[in-house]
Amino acid sequence: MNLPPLTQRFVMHFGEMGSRWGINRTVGQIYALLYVSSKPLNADDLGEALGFSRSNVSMGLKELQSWNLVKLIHQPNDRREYFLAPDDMWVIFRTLAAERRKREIDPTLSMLRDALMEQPSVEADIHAQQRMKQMYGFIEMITHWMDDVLKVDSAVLTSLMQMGSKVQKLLQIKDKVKVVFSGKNEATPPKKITNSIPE
Amino acid sequence: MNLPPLTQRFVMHFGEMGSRWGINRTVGQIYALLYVSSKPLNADDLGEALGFSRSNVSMGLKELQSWNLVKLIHQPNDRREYFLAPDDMWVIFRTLAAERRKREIDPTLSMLRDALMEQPSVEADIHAQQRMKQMYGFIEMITHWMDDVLKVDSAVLTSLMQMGSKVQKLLQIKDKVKVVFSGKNEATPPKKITNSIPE
DNA sequence: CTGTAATTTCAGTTATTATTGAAACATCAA
DNA sequence: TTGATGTTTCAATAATAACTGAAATTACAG
Repeated sequence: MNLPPLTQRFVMHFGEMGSRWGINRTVGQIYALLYVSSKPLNADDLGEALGFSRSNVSMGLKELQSWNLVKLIHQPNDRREYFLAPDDMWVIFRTLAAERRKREIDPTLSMLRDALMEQPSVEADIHAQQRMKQMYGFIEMITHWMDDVLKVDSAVLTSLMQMGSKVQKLLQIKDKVKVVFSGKNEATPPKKITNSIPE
Repeated sequence: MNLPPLTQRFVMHFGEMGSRWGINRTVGQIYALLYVSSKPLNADDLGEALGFSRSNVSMGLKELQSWNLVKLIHQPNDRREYFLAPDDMWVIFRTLAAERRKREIDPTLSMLRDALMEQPSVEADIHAQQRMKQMYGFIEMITHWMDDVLKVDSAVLTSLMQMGSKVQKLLQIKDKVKVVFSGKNEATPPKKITNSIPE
């Protein structure tokens, strides 16, 4: 591997970090390198820069593509495939969240749903089913909320995040507060907004 | 393994799911079983129920303890150690988030901070540093926000989540909205609340 | 078509991680 | 103390996952 110092540290870090995730070193390093690179890279670039075999890079890229984490592009007069990572972290985050949801949350919800349909046959399973019900409700709640958060676009994100802590305070005093409209041509009628703070 | 049907499905699922995480089958299954169990279990119970060797269970429990995911308790007149999973999913979620943050986010932030202090020596590193700066800012924002969300207690959670989607709408119309107090003995003075919606 | 460049697949190998049994260690009642 | 019970450690082994090079496949210019 022959990379400039800062890039190298970054790449190494994500290689190691990968294993704490389900992701392997190769994939972590490839993605890290694509992320910091100022130009699209092809499989040979990656293999050479990181010291991986061509086939290993190919598999890593395939994996990244299955996660929708890289974009494949072509250069004029060049048959090779070049890869690019999105430059907006919020986009990356969203993609990751969506994929993890599909691979981890959805199957779990589906398993839980099935289990909740069954009639428990023994005492232990009655309790277990109760716990599964709680888990199901929790995951549903979190994912729906996450869906909402992920809909937000990059620009709105910052204010939304900064609001985070304050939302709680806002909620705590909600019954002492009346929301009043002073604007003229608001898109959403007042009633709806008032309802958006649940009782 | 000799478990009632629903429990078994649940346990198996988390065993397999575990490997998509960084967690291994043993740990996943142990935790799943503790979660659905109506009473605390000791290492022998777990080993027998799941068909793992005693030492394997011991290691799994050690792992779970290092994640603060289980509580160790003692029964009267019994020297053995019993384990229990919290019954509140929100507590579990918070614990997981806190640990992952410590193990994954913090080291990454620290690596990025270091890299941002350096003077890039080549063109490529100048760009790379720029990207790292963006990543750093993003992670900081997300984690601070997450901190705030995680502070919320279980009871408030539901309303907060339901609000989720609406928060965005609320934000979009924030400059058309005036927050007015109708309560009498509010703990927080009006000014503060108005400030809680950032410009 | 044909030949070449690019990419993917895959069987074999290497490296890593999980699991076990035996032994060491710890705890505590008598 | 001692011995019985419970827990952890650790070296050896088993199981998984990562990685490679060679061969197969694909894409496309001429």
